[in-house]
Amino acid sequence: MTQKNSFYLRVFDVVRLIPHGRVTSYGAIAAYLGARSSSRLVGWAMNASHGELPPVPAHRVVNRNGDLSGKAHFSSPERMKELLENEGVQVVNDRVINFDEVFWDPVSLGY
DNA sequence: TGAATGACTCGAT
DNA sequence: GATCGAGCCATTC
Repeated sequence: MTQKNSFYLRVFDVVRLIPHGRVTSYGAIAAYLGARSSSRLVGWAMNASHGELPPVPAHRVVNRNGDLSGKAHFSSPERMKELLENEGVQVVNDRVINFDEVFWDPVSLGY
């Protein structure tokens, strides 16, 4: 099964770098890894992040539209929204309304 | 080995 | 402005 030694670890690392109360997009992570075209792999990696330690804040990862696309994959769809709101991220209709303000781009920040 | 999948993104209509 | 289709890449069956 997963050889947890590849892309996944890299994705997990970046996601764990997301500051508290911030969110990022799959494309941003993929771009940071130098694989902007592999945005789908980021989502795939998230699928494998379940049960990872330390826990991967996948709830801080949303799609380009700021939509909680992965909420369905959480223990409960509401869990993702709860976690985000708990961190100060305003989520309405499963969407980050202030996405521009809480968006965290590792590439732009020079990570 | 080949084919299928996926929590995405971009471009075109 | 919204909707549809194609591309892309790593992992899995």
